[in-house]
Amino acid sequence: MNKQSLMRVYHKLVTHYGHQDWWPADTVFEVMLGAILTQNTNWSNVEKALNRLRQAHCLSASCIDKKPHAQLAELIRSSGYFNIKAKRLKAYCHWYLQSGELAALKKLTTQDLRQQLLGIHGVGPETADDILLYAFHRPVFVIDAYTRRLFSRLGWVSGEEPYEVLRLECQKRLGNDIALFNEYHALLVMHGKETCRPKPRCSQCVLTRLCDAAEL
DNA sequence: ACCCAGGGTCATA
DNA sequence: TATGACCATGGG
Repeated sequence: MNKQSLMRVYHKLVTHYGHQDWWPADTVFEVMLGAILTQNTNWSNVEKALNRLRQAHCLSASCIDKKPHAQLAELIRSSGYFNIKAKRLKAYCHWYLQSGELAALKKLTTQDLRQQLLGIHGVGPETADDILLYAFHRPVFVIDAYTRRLFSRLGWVSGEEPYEVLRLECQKRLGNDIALFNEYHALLVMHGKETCRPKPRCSQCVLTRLCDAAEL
């Protein structure tokens, strides 16, 4: 993995999929909820859950914090793991409120904010980085299953590296380019969604076509 | 009917 | 520290 290859793949993806301009949400707070709801779950299922929260006028931290567990779980049912995610949303909102919400959180350094996020029950490295990048616009490169899969299929990494190793390797090579990180992760998700199931490397998939074209 | 999805936590060894 | 079990809906 080097900067040239990273950028070459990036340009191939942009050319193919166009600019993504993530995260798909109306507000910063919805980005945060979506980051938790989408854990190991299809985005379309998350949208349904967000819409139900909207209908219930419960897209605020205070409402989620107060809402009884069973009711909250029912509202987010479609996102899967609804009991666990109801607890996670509550934990997040509780932290969010007692931290002073956006105004106070914005003042924290990226490192401090990251540590705080990781301290919330149910927020792991990827969820934290989604929130950091797409809600707080901080320069962190998000690593997800698609990223591991693509980069390992390209022969850049084994795919077994710890999260932090991959994240820092990417950041070291790409600098602190927030707009690039935003686009790159979004494109990797678009690409991963469309093609390339975990087991086989399908011959028709976009990756193969891109790689062949890019001589990777 | 099977496979998987924009993960994370917890219990074991 | 390193695996494995578990969580659960909805689309392909």
